[in-house]
Amino acid sequence: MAKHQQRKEKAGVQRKKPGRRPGLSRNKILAMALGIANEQGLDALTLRRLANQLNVAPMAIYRYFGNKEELLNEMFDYVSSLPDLEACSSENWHEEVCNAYAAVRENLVSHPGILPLLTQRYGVGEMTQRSTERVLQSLKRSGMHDEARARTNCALIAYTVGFAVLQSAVRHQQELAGIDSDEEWRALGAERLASLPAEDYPERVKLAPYIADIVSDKQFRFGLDLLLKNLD
Amino acid sequence: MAKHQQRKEKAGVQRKKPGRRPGLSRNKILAMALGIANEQGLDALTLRRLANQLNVAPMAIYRYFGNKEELLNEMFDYVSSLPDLEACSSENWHEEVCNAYAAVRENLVSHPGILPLLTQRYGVGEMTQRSTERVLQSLKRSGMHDEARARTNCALIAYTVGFAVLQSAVRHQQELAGIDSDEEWRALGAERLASLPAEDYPERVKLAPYIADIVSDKQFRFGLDLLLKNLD
DNA sequence: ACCTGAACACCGTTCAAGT
DNA sequence: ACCTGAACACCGTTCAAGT
Repeated sequence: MAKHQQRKEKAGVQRKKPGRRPGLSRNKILAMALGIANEQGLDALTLRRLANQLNVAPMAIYRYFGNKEELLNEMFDYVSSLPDLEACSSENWHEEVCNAYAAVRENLVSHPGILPLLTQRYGVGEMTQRSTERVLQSLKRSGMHDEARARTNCALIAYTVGFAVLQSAVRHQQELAGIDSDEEWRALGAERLASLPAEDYPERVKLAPYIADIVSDKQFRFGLDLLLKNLD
Repeated sequence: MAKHQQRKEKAGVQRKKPGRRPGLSRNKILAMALGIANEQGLDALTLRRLANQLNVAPMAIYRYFGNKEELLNEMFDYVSSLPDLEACSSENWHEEVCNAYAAVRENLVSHPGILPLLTQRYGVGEMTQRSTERVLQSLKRSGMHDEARARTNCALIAYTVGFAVLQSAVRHQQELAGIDSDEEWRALGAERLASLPAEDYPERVKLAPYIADIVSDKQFRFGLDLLLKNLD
């Protein structure tokens, strides 16, 4: 015994069978995969790199996931299940719906790695199953008729997904440019817009500061309010 | 001469210098790359496969694009420049804006291959430069004040992008399921929703047919109208 | 100027072993 | 049951040649 005693232990919790090496698990693999995808992008998520980070041979992963596709599906479903819409309650239904989609958006942008998966996977998982049910019930309090309620919610989903995609893209460009501060980035964008030829782009020049604010919290809320305004 | 005479000629147009082999060109590569990405998905777009389809060695492509990233950027910019917003004019500004975003959406969903690129690239290209200017001018006719006009347009962009992403995902799932007809797919979705446990998902069960209509033209227009309704 | 071919370090995945 | 190692067909890209 005491073979690999030097290996640093991450707090001596959770060993199922004493005396045995911790080994792998679906959760450990999933967590590491999400970490790589979110920090270095989905393209950087490689079974070989993943295995390397887990101190394991590449093939070990196949004991837990049939193939990479299955791992990606699991990642997508897991992230989709994260937003806690119970915590979004409010006496005001309008506020409750806004809170819910704010939570969904925050969840998406804080997991940029899985965003590309959105173009191929449609969430029967959780985000549009349990959550949608909850939001539809919030919307019921608005007194809207059935079809309008359902369609308004679908529009909210599209808007939120699109906003997250744009936000993720902007952030990526911002990182490429090496700019840390969001305000600085916004100011640069506004400047660039304002210095366009005014005869070709009069509107973009005039509205530069607002257009440059495209992925702020304020802008997100503005869109949500538009989609819900006709019910007030 | 007459070396490869058997090679089928695609109508004898466009040879620049007679007697010389057509050779490659940025446009030829771009067109083939877009074809592969849209028909088989972005993951299937491989420099080696692309070169193979062009009857050329993989390295030939590097004479025209510095690397794959540059090719992808070019593809993105090209597709972004496609929608013809001039053709969307209408005496009614509301109709004009709807036409414009309908064109943008149609363009996106008919180029599903470049959708994943949206999560990393932010269109300074054309879609949100020349087009945005035009739409902002249409919105000016609504009499809205500056900030509201700019923010409404940003919301329209997010909505349209998100809708295209959802539509592409749904189509992908539909293809996986091997179902050709959109109506059949919608009916299946509605059935699946309606057969959920009514005590857990009362709203989803009741609103099943509308929820299943999430990526139709009608639903898209519904969302556009919501975003523009407060101006009527 | 335009294209090729061999080579390198990577990738997902199969198969046959190890303990 | 759980993990490894070698091998295969692929990938993007570099470098040195060919015409």
